[in-house]
Amino acid sequence: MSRSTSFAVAIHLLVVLSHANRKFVSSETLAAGVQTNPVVVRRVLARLRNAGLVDSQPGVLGGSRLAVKAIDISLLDAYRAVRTGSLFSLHTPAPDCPIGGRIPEVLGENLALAEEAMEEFLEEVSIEELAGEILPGYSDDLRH
Amino acid sequence: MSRSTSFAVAIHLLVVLSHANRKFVSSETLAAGVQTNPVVVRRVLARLRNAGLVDSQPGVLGGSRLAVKAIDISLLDAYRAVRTGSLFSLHTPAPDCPIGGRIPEVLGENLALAEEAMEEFLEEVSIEELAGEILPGYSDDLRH
DNA sequence: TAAATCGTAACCACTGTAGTTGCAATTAAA
DNA sequence: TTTAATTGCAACTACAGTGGTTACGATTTA
Repeated sequence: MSRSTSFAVAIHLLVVLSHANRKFVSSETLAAGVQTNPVVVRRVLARLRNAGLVDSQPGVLGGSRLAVKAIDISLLDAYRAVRTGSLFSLHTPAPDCPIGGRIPEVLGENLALAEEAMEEFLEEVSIEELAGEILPGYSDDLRH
Repeated sequence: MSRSTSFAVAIHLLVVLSHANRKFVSSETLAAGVQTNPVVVRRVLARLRNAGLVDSQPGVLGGSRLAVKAIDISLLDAYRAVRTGSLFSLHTPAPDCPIGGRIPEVLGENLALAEEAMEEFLEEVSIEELAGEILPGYSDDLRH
């Protein structure tokens, strides 16, 4: 349903950065792991930067790094940073239909609650935790 | 994110049908309320039919009706009937990268759990309940 | 000054969605 | 038996979102 992989890419980037010990990692290095184009990576990084999760620096030895400790970044933080709309899309029914007229309100409410249930789960998982599941103990220097 | 409105349309159709007392409602009538094309409605109805939630009949006086009581249809039933993939999409990272190699497994697991949390919410809301919120007491004959 | 990197705009290709038309099959009514 | 209303489904189009790519000015270090 969600055709976009930005969320998965965002998580991937954050996990990699969490292993880089605040050293700047270039978008090219990151793109190699994500297996995509550096510009695509920078687009996702831009979102994460706007959300205050990473910071970046241009120039030789430039790149991006975590702006917040991995244990303080939840999957929900990443989700909110990159999401473009709500999980479910409503249609626009006939407003003069007795049912259609109230569908957006009632259904919208219920779907928002469903989305909230999902977000509450995401909130409980941190990048640190995820990184631990992925690579226990790994902390190489990925810089250049 | 989810560009498709099929789920919302499906709910709308089920709520309308729940007010029709097992009488057949034509896709044209349904399309008027949903404010779309009858073929679009029939496409969603086809999914609901495959899931055993409605049945249809061609010919004059034909149409669709609930195959199951509204109280026995959950939003999750409708969701599963029309969904085309999982809620989140994964990317395909470099398998030789120590992190990328395990991202699909670990992240996939976590996102599946997040999706489950949402589904558990949907499971608790029935079409009957939703119809009650939308139009308490309404049960006109919508047939032709 | 040169090289590496970022941020961002611009463009292209692919894909999924909704809308639309068309038609054979089915069913009820005249 | 014929006519009309309806379904199911295939095929086509238009539109929008996504990812990939190129390009270029700005920034920073060596």
